[in-house]
Amino acid sequence: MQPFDKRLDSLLAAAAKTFAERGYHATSMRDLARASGFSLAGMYHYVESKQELLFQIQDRCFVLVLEGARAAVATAPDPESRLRAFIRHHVTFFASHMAEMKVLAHEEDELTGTMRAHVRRRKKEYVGLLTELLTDVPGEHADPHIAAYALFGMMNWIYTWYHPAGPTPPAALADELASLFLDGYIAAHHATPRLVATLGG
Amino acid sequence: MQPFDKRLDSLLAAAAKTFAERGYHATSMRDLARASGFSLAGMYHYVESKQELLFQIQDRCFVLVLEGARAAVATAPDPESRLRAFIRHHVTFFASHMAEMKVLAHEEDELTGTMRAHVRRRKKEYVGLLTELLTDVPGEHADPHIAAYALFGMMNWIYTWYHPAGPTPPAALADELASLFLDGYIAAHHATPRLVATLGG
DNA sequence: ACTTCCCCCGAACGATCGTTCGGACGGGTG
DNA sequence: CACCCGTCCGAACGATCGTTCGGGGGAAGT
Repeated sequence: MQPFDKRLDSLLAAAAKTFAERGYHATSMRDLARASGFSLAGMYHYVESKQELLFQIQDRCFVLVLEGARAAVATAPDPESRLRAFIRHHVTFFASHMAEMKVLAHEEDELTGTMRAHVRRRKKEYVGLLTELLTDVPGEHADPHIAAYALFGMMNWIYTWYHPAGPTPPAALADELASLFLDGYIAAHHATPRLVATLGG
Repeated sequence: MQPFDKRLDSLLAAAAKTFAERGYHATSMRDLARASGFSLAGMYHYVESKQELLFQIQDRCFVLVLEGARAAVATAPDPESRLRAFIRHHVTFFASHMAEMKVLAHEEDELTGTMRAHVRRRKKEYVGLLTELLTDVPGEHADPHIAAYALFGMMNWIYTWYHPAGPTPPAALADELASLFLDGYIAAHHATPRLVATLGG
């Protein structure tokens, strides 16, 4: 890897961390200079603007989740385990790239023009992948589009509360969320009591 | 209602709309003046700072959801229907107060000092209410804390994609999300095919 | 008529923003 | 040696930020 790319990577990593902590608009280029060790003007040797920093972070992160998700899904034999593999991958990837994924989820609408369109296209691809997986599951169930957004909400929301170093390791969280979505909070484990309670009410 | 409070309300409403559209930090006081019809300096007659605008929006909104949720839950006879009532209320309230709820969900960490602590307390109260409802549901199920955050994620994420005037009315969305969370995406409607597919794989 | 008080605003304040400019430094290359 | 080029930065640019200042207008009270 060329020294240029190495330096750019370290800049992007520092920027992602700072954007995640303080938010895109609340972070100044001077903050980023301080956090990255670059000088204020020095950063412009690697990037054209503050917005391009956000774009690079989001685009690179999207490429990684996308190819990771495709790889995770590829080995699964049936629709449900493909869905489970997608969820597992998304959550564990999120947990191991917290800063970048928070920036991806939380600063969605801050890009403009071509960069915005570019990231939108990637997002559409990723959402489309999940929607397909949901549609492929046999049986009559909730609207796949609503289900996809509900699932993404469940998974992406973790940046507001989850700490990978806390009591729940990422893999355990992934399994919990996968089961919660796939099996349901009540019905899967206690279908009968629920029905009784419903009929009794 | 005093004219002062009426004017303040219209300022807060315009501010909530603008914050929701452009984000808190990306919105200038001049933007708010333009959107509300006040003059730049005139707004400071009703509010001490830009941050207090955000605080008032968030605090008032939290008071409304909290008392609305308590009222919705109060009439339900059993734990599961209380939970369902909470979800229904949260989603329909969200849909009818999109701007304020987006600001509440998306600009969570922008307050500082006393205002931050104040809103945090309200949030803790609201999260605590849902956690209790989840804990009250009989049977062994997922960790209520994780389930609470997962459910909030599912519900709060709607500000990123849902349009109340679109094909899915708020009440229908509320029911879809409630069923999705309570009954599960697969197991509740198709427990057997799911088991077969899993065993077959 | 005079005072009071709330409501309101044009204009300006100092600070900070993203970005740019002109040049310094150092290691190849001729 | 001179020359170039990738790397880097101190200092400054104009713009815009949140906020404040000093005062005007108009209704109410006396």
